Amino acid sequence: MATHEFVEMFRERCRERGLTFTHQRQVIYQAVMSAKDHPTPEAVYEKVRRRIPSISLGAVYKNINTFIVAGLLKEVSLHHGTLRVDANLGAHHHLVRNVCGSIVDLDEHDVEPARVRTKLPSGFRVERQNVEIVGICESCVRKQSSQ
Amino acid sequence: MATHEFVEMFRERCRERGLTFTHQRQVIYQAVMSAKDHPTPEAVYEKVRRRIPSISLGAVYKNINTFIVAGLLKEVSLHHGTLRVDANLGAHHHLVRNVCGSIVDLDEHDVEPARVRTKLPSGFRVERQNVEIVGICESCVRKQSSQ
DNA sequence: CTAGCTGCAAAGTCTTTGCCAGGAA
DNA sequence: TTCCTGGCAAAGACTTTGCAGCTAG
Repeated sequence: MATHEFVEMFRERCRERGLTFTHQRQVIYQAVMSAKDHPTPEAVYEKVRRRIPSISLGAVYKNINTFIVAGLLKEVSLHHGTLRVDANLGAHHHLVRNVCGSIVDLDEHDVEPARVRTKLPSGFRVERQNVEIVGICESCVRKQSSQ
Repeated sequence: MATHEFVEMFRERCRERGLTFTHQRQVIYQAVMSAKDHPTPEAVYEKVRRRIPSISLGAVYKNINTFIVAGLLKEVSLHHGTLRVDANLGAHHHLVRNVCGSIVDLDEHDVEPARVRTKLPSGFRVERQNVEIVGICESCVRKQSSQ
């Protein structure tokens, strides 16, 4: 995509969601979009700094959060804020409640594993797979609808 | 399991791994084992404090880390330390490299989703599923074997 | 007795917040 | 002009570290 096209597309997405278009936002968004991996805010900051040396890390955080709230970006992990400890050493999967944050186990035998139909990067050795079934529990549904 | 049995089992696990058995460790381990969800260090601390009021949060952190290194406990998320941003809004899955931490996308169509064969908690509404294929990449294998 | 652990407090990350000057609409 | 944003610095949350006294083996 040409730079001009990208800028216009971003301008349109900002308009749709009522966000002010700024140069900083455009560069931050492009930095995330062009990353193959899923960068940390620090990595985004380093990338943006090459084009806007005066950018602050705080602005990167603020805008990443703004974009997440606006639905322009997502977080990879639902529970990155704090360590979660697991005493279940066997293979198992997780049922994650995306509102209250509670995580409970699903036994390995209750989940038929996902199958990958594509070729993985050469030399990649699969050790295991984690499946997260993400949703909302009954009591959170009630709380939301009673608001 | 009776308390006495549990203590002996834990004492044995400590012996196997060369860890000193202490009352604090035993209570911390039991607090995690008995939790249905996957508690945060803070939650473990609160639980342990009911039995050992003098326990410090630092001791809880130190021991959780000791247990993880010893293989007695695991972390739920491989990337909880910092936010990871995802610009791919469509359904997709992740290939996670557990040594270097890099995360790349797997297209939704390249993964046949997992299927849950058990009954989920009543009223739980599934929104999506995340599949993480976890392993080690070629360059990390080389680095490890050259050490 | 010795090594290793505990509690305490200080320090270190990662992230958010408050403020004011400056830019977008 | 009016509102919102950006940069800066301080504060806040989560976690680790250093140390002196105490406990397990």
